[in-house]
Amino acid sequence: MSESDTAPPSNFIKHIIDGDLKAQKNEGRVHTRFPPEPNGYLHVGHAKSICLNFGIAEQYSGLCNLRFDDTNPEKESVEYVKSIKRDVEWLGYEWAGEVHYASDYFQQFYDYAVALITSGKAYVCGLTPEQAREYRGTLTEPGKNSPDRDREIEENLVLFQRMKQGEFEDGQYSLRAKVDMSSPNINMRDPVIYRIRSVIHHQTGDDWCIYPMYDYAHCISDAIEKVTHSLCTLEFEDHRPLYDWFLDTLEMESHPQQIEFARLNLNYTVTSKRKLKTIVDEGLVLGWDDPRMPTIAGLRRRGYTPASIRHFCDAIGVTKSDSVVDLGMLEFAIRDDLDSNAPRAMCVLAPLKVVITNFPDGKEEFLQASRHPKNESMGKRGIPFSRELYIDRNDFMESPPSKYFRLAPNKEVRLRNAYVIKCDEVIKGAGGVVQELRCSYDDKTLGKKPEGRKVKGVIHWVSVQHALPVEVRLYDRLFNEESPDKGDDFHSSINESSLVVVKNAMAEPSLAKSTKGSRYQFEREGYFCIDSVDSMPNRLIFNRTVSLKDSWAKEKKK
RNA sequence: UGGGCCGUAGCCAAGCGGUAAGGCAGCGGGUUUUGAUCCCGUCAUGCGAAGGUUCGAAUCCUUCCGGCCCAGCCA
Repeated sequence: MSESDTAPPSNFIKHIIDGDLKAQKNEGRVHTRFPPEPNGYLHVGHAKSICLNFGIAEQYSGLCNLRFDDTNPEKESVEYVKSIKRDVEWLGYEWAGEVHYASDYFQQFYDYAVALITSGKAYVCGLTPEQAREYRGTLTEPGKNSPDRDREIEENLVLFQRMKQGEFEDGQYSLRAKVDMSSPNINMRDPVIYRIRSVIHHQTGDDWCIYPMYDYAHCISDAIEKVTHSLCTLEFEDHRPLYDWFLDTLEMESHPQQIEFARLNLNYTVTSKRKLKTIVDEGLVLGWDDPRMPTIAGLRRRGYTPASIRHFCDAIGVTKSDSVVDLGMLEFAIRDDLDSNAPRAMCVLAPLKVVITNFPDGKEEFLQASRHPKNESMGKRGIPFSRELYIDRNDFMESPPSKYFRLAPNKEVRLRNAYVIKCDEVIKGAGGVVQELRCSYDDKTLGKKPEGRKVKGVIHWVSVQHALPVEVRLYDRLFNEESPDKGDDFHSSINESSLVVVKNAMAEPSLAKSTKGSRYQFEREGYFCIDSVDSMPNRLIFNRTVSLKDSWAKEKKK
């Protein structure tokens, strides 16, 4: 497992941390946290955040907590908690100590809220949500004070306790921080910090019927956990003054520094939990782990490796500019990994029968081929050769263009790991469809160049009688448009051929031993992995992770 | 039109007053029993624009232009 990892690149957050360390802030500690809300599956965007937070902890010999930001029980569930833990582990990271939950601190949040009320910095407000919106003002106009803003401290205390005891309806009252209704920053206009919700929480059951809001709970959780750098995405930039206000007002010992970075956008991809959920709910894909999904679970099932995702995250960098990364970058990361680590094999996706007329019927030869062209330590595999073979229909053309160097009438081609053959005859069936090719082989070309001529083309093949029928699922991008995320309706940009199932592909027999987790390069086709869900030992199913780069396809387009 | 951010090549991204790193993609070439990989070369007289300061500006100042985010009792 010696990955030739070069040092991960620096970024503006590391510059800040370097400065903090130099100034001896936080006793030289670096402590981050990854704080997902368990309300959906993690996706590539989260991978960026995970790699950033855990990566920084690693690089500075610090710690990174996994903390579930579970303050909104209505949308959360343990199913998500489980999947998130698994995904973080799969990516190769280890969180500090036990898993944390914001809900672990519900009592402390409550006590701090009482302290806020006692110091006159919070009040119970009886405005309905609609009224509260009106009182909030607009982007250009200041808000108005709530009629309850100057309620007596004692009364606030009693009301807040009654809220906790479940004496009121959902939404009847809220607890609000007393900040500034005329602030140009809307987040500072007396934000709600507690709401009444008589619902069961996946961690705390029916212990509570009031739940804290993100802005209030998040900063306190960070402070309780002695986090030093609280990294979040750009949309929270406007919330930073509030983050600081709570910690300052509560005179918390620890005051983590919030730093915002740009979330990941990928073209041809949707990365919004809501839209991903729609895709799953509408059956556009087969589930959260469908290999076309940009979820960690989807990428895993598609055949992406944890290392490739980590390298991708290193490659895209961390900045504050709102950018769109090319999907090609992700594909490069997995090709790069698998090129050096995936053993090679041959698999014919669209079989076309070839009869080697000068090869004796019933004879078999067992040829040897390297599992990897540059890594002999991966060993060799045996490949049977016989009179009847399959090649791919795409590797034969009756009237080829000039630069086509595969098989054509009276032309020669190299069978990968085997002999050079020449196409002598084309046999067609009804409708003029090519049904079979009659070829002759040159028995002096095994491991040798043919004499007196050059054969440029090399194609893959498999022996008919030895072939292993397998199912191959060819996955492609889910969307045809670069920005399916723009606008509300992504349906029109769905790629109808994002999955093409090949029921009877013919694989070389050595593949029969493949097990879950096996990854291969099917030579001249792409990288494939055994499907972790549907593949059976007697009925292997391969998922195409990514195709090989194909400069012939480009040439054809010209 | 209030507030907060962001503009460096097709995309991502270094750069922090001394004369534009790197990666992806592209293009050209070499090696090759994978049209893959690998290797070599090429790709911003230019840093959103215009002014200014300076011997010297992507870096400092001014103005303008463009983009993103914020009016949930979501996170």
